[in-house]
Amino acid sequence: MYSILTMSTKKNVLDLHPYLRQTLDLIADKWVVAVLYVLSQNTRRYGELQREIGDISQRMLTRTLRDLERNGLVSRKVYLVVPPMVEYSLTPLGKTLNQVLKELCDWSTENFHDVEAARLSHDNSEQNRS
Amino acid sequence: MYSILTMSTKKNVLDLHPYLRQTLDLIADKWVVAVLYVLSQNTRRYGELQREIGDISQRMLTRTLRDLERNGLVSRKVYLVVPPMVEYSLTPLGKTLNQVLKELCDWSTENFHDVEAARLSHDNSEQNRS
DNA sequence: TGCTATACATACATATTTGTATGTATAGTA
DNA sequence: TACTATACATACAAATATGTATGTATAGCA
Repeated sequence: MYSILTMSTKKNVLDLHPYLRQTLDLIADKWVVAVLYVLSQNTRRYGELQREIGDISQRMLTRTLRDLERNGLVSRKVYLVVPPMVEYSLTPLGKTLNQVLKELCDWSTENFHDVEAARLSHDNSEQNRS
Repeated sequence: MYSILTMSTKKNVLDLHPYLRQTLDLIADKWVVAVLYVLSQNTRRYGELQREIGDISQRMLTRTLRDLERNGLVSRKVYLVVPPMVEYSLTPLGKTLNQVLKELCDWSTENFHDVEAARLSHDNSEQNRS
């Protein structure tokens, strides 16, 4: 990623690592990480996910799961019973992504207090009052 | 992150690692990564950033830089000359975050073709046609 | 017969993010 | 005098993401 030279002719920096942008789009939305997190522990049913995540609307849970499935990160297993039963679990690919998320989580644990401190001092300085 | 037990009483999974959510909010927007990436190479002036990123609007560049500054990831140095000159660079904190982004980038380089393959097979299967 | 449980779909409303167009300031230069 | 370069600010419009409310299907049970 960070070995780069001049770039006079190209249009967009992210052309250089096109997948990073798409990967960020993958994980950046409001619910993906929560779902991946819960599934990292175990297979879950739809209703279990909803209860454990807590404040996710059912529309968003469905959309998030569909996206994750389409992207090969989560697999869906339907049991033909009544009432319906569907189990979700991480794919091997999903598990590798979870590893990376763990690194991000570690960074945030170690460094986020610095971010908060920066915010405080910024918001308290004279120049940045509104 | 991923060592967890039962969670019958809490509301939201992400309460368990509150900073992850906020860190994701930090980096998840459309332009932050591009800016961090360009600055990882060197200090840049406002106009240089704009040219190198390419398709960012000036409003978004300004907002992104202000956010990054507020969060302590980027520092801003103003030279009192006419026409104005302002230099942006990464803070030490910003550099550590860039490390993590690099891991994400590595993941995407290694694995994103799997994601694309999953998408193709998903979109081509009978069940998922619209 | 009517009600329950489960896993959704869908129309519509609202909120948040991003983009576009235009304006501001000032020293130097033609 | 008018025009340039640079780094913004701001009002407004458009696009995208998210939430809410309601509907669907079916076996079993009271």
